[in-house]
Amino acid sequence: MDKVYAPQEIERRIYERWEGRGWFAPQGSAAPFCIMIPPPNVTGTLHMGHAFQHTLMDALTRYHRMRGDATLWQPGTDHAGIATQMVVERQLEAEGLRRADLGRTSFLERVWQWKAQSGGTISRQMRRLGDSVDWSRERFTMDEDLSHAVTEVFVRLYEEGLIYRGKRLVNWDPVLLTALSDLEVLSEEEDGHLWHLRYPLADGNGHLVVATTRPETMLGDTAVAVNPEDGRYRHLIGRSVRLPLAGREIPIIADAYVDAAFGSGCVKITPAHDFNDYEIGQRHGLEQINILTATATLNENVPERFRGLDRFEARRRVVAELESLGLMEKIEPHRLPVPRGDRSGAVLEPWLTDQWYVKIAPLAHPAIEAVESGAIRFVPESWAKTYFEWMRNIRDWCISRQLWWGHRIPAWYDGRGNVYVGRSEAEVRTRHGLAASTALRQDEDVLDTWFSSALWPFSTLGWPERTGELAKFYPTSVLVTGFDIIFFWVARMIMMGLKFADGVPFRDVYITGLIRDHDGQKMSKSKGNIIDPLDIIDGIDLEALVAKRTSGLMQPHLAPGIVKATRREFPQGIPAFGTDALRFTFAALATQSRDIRFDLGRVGGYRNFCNKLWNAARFVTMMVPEPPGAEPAEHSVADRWIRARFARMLAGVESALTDYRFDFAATALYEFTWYELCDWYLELVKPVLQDDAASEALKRGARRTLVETLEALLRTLHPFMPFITEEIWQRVAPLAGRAGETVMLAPWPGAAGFPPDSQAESDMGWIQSLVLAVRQIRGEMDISPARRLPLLLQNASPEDRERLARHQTFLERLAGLESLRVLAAGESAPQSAIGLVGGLKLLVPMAGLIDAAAEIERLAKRLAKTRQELEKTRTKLGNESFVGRAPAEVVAAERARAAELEHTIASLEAQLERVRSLAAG
RNA sequence: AGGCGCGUAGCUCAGUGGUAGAGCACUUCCUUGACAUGGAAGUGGUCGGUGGUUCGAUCCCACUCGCGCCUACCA
Repeated sequence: MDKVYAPQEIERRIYERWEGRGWFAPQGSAAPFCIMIPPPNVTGTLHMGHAFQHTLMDALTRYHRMRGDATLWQPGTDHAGIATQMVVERQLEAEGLRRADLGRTSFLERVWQWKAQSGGTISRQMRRLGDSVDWSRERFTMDEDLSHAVTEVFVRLYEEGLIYRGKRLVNWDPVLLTALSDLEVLSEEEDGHLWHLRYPLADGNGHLVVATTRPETMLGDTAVAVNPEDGRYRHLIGRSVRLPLAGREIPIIADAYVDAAFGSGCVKITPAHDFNDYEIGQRHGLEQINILTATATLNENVPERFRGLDRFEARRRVVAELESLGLMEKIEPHRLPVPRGDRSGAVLEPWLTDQWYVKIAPLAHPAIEAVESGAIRFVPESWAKTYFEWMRNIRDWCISRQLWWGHRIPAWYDGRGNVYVGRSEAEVRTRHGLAASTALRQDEDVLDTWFSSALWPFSTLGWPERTGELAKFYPTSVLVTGFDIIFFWVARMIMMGLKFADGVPFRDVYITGLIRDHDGQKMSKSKGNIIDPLDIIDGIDLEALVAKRTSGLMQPHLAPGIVKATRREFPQGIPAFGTDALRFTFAALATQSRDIRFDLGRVGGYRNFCNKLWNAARFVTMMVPEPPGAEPAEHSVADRWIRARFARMLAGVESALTDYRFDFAATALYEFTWYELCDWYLELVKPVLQDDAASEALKRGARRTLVETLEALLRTLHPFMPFITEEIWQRVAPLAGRAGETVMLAPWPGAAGFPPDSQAESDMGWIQSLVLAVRQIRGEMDISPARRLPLLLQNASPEDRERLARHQTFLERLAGLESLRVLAAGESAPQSAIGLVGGLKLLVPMAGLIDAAAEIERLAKRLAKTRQELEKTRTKLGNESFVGRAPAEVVAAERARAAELEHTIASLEAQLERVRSLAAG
């Protein structure tokens, strides 16, 4: 084996073998375990958040596969209606074409072409991450069978009256020319103005003042509202004002919605262009006057001179005219939330159009109950609150989009305005007895992408067919995703699953934190702080990284800042860390926190961990070049100890995984591997294997323990670090007598061979204490590790003597001793540095080694520390309430502690005195 | 406005009603036959603040300060 672990060489080769052998597909008839991948957007690439979630999903998948479950991790992508259409339209634009020039059919061909060409990016990334998904079952939301499921669900919901078509206000994107759902609206505060307009009373007796942030909409006003309790205006209710510019007479109405304390207390009502006004309009039977076209220019319902103007130009003209008429009371600066489309960034308009909606309340109720009853469990559970909060205030879902790319709405219209919904035009004709001569036209619109995503857990398994996969894997075991799509996706899957697949789509919802950059900022293209997970795996130089971050920016003016920040944060670019180091980092970072700052330093630490493991294996294969053989073996205390420690670690990893505490699992593995196996056990086998006097049986015991423990450790690490464990396992498994072609299909380790052994653990604890005490003296006295030390033991108990007899070799080797001897009772000790292990005193003679002054300083420091601790303990024991009320065992422990501290202090004091007197003499 | 979360070592974060932990960084020593992507020893924290419950609070409760996120119709 090479001296340094080199991930680049092995990862691709290993993955190709796994995939080529078909090992990712579910096997056997055992208990099913299934995870549905949250389908990434087919236009996109995997970002750090994906890599994070994929690591956790893969760890769970590999863990369950090794436990023998029939394990399916289902991959796929969604068609991302708007995003994909935008990408292809931009491509056309470069050719000087628009989508209308091609027509619907050719345009869709172009989209499929584009998908064939660039849709592979994500799957390439997934392969590099080691994702053990069943590629043979990869799905795309626009696949024929998934589309079939979409149609089926639409038709059934329609037939039940849970889908309806209606003309109402929607969030309209005047750039993309489509409706959006509430969730696709991003509202942020921006600077604007509050214009106070004077509306003259129709009878000529003065005016009212209304305040508005969007003065151009006044052309569509159909009322002015006041609060019914507002004494200032009560006498005006029922009268009317003359709407300036438009010249219409509109009523003054009373509605409790109006806040008398805000502005003038009068509100202009524009039912066709404001969601609140729409509702007020409904309540009062007001006319709805739509003044905008689809592109947000003014239409024929406004006075001639305003027609055709863009909305913002219209605003300037309206304001100017009102000012010149003396109808502008005042203009104030004002911050207000401005709704923008999440894709286009355009300011959205509430606009009256015909759209399709899902009536959501009847679906929401059972979905709420599923979480309340525990049929679905959120982890961490506090996310259930967020879910409830949204579900209880949910509104009908606008599912139609004015796009070409997506699932076309299965509705047909005849010439008389009748609408027919069905699985196909043929079905519609048959069911409604429509003659072939009756012309039918299919609805032009497509469905929201999330509509098909909501069906993902069962559409990918073949629904509506009652397939074997559906029966076996539904409901799935766990959904792993980020909190940002609880509403978009999680809630909708629950609703649809309960409605159509006879039950919840998953048992657990594990909500991961959000990966942020080193400064806690959300990673985004526009901020220029994204990192491609593959660049951590393969490394990237600074210039390439800068180029990557600044190319294709929506706002090119941000580039200089991005360049600067990137050069500051990654002056050397990013080194190659390999997949396993990145994955282990993600696991270690997977705490219950909802924000996770990504720290490259951590990846470096775990890259080192990979190297540590690699070198441990290198050592093992050097020590055990061939199988140790089945002849009788004897196990040393170290052998028994490491086996017992392995069992504890294994149990810790298992319970951590049950609780989705990947951070605990990672810590348990890390600490066992580094601090127990490498720091202690590998050192402990050296004196055995390198000692000619040691028995063959003892050596065989050590060799077996080495290979068996390492082999089992590799299996335990495999879900987190699949590549390095496979590479090493191929060499080590035969030595440990374990057959099998791959670690990924090897059984998860069990207790056999790793029995608990508290005797070995306490003996090892004693050995470690002695070694540490000597090392402490060595370290604090700056004695070279190369220098062998003589060690004398004083005040040894019978147990100490007994242990010493059994473990002397270990002590000599690990503490770097030249000699080790127990002082006889009454035998005087030479001038020494002292270490204490319980009552046992460790003496390192100072002659020629240790400066008395240094030892005095060391002892004094230790004494001060111990006295401080004793002081605290005494205070506690001096408190009558503590002694009287605390549990007896707590008090007893405190007393024992005090006694031990006192003893330590006495020893230290005596020693200090001795060294001092000698130094003086 | 409502909801949720966070504040622990220089940095990034675990954690527990009973002696505060890790990684990185830092200091000193060491190239000893697995590993310098290493080994050994060490420095470093009034656990945001105040009050309460308790024998005992970093942990539970109340208030408070600071920060963040999500929902929402104040024109």
